Amino acid sequence: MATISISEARSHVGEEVTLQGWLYNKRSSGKILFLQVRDGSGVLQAVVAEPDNPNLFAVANRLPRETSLRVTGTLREDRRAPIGCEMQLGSLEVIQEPTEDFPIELKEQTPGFLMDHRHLWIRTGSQVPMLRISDATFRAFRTFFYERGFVATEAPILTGASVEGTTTLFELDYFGEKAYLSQSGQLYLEATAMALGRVYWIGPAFRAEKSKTRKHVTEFWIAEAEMAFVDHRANLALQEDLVRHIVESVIKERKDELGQLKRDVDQLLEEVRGPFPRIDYGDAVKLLQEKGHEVSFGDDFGAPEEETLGNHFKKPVFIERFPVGMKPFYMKRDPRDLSRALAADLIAPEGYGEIIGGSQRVDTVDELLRQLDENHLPREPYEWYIDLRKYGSVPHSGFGMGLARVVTWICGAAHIREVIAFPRQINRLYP
RNA sequence: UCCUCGGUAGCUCAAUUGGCAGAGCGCUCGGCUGUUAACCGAAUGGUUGGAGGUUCGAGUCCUCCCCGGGGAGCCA
Repeated sequence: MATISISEARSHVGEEVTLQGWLYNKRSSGKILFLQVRDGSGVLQAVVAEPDNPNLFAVANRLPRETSLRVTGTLREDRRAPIGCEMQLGSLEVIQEPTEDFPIELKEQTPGFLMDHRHLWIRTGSQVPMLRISDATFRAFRTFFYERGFVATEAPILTGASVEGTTTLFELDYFGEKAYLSQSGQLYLEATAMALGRVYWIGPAFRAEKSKTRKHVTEFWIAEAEMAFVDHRANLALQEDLVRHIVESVIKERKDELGQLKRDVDQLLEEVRGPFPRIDYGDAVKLLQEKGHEVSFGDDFGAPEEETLGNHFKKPVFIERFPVGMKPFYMKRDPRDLSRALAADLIAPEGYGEIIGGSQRVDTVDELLRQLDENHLPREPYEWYIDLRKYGSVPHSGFGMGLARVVTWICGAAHIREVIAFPRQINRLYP
């Protein structure tokens, strides 16, 4: 007899199978008992009636939620079941019966309580589909680059210098020296791109910003790519292809999970259909002013501005060519207007905020030294980075994508903390 | 760091002008042969975040502190 996962149940209708999982919930009506069994791949209902098997009924009837168990029975089609089939329970083996009541209820609970029990919360409700969609998103990113001949590479997490001097970093002691947790692998990817041509990686990034919003965590996984011989416009084209690829493949692979989340998949598909608008920073400022926002040229856009832009275009939108003062030292200036950087942010629709930041990089020593000076950054920790411009420098571009932000958007989740298994927030380091 | 709203049963929330601390859910028990966060009935469950103050009397008013939610700035 086959041991299968619940996601495979549909194709085993009519067979006797064994499932291993946990008791998610239990309902009864008189002499019929319904066990909701979950195994991580889905939830399936096992049914037992008392007259058919009084002993089995009695055992099953007193099991508490989250009992780990093995159930064996015959699968049969049933239109009333959410997944189209259910199990006629034949036998049941308890692996462990919980020693205490499971604290997560299948009712509304407050975020604070749920976050305190994050290790248990992830077993319930929409958390499982969201984590599975997160998996699909990570994989779609890697597949996209693998299929295009990019080389997966690495960047260190422990660093001696910051990527952007302005952002707050987590500082730690490194054998008596100051070290920082990486906030981006970009500078190192620029080096590996000069070795390997076109590279990508997914790794953790840390920001010691005291942000407390639905879009922010202090630790998140960043997906970055860096390409030699690629300019600003080609960079944007690749980002657009990437985002479309991710959304389309996640929808294809995780249709059931998106359905469980009641995500409007048609809207999501429509959002990535056709070219993404590319709007000059200056035009974006004008558009926002017309829509009543109090922004002036040189201001960064906040969450309300990003939401307005997303609602206006109903698609991911590139804001490009920012004033150089707003952007970090490594971005190349637009040769046609040296006050602007060859950079773009990609703003997700529906108010999910910035999902990509990218640019063409400075590729000459003089330019790099000047921009380090203008940003009041010391040259010494960047000597190796400056070296990259000394030995056969080429035009190159890259970008970084916040994977959890993309997952939040795809899921239609209310908060980024829901799509990360153990999110690190300003006031949460446990569990 | 700032703004804002909160903290009452295991959970989610009520509590009139300052006047007996309550309900739903969960757990337990009972009922129901198709339940979908089942439903119906019963029982259980309290240091009202902490310290101090005002008052005959404080969950409620005052002061300070702690914790949480939402947002801003900054960013992906």
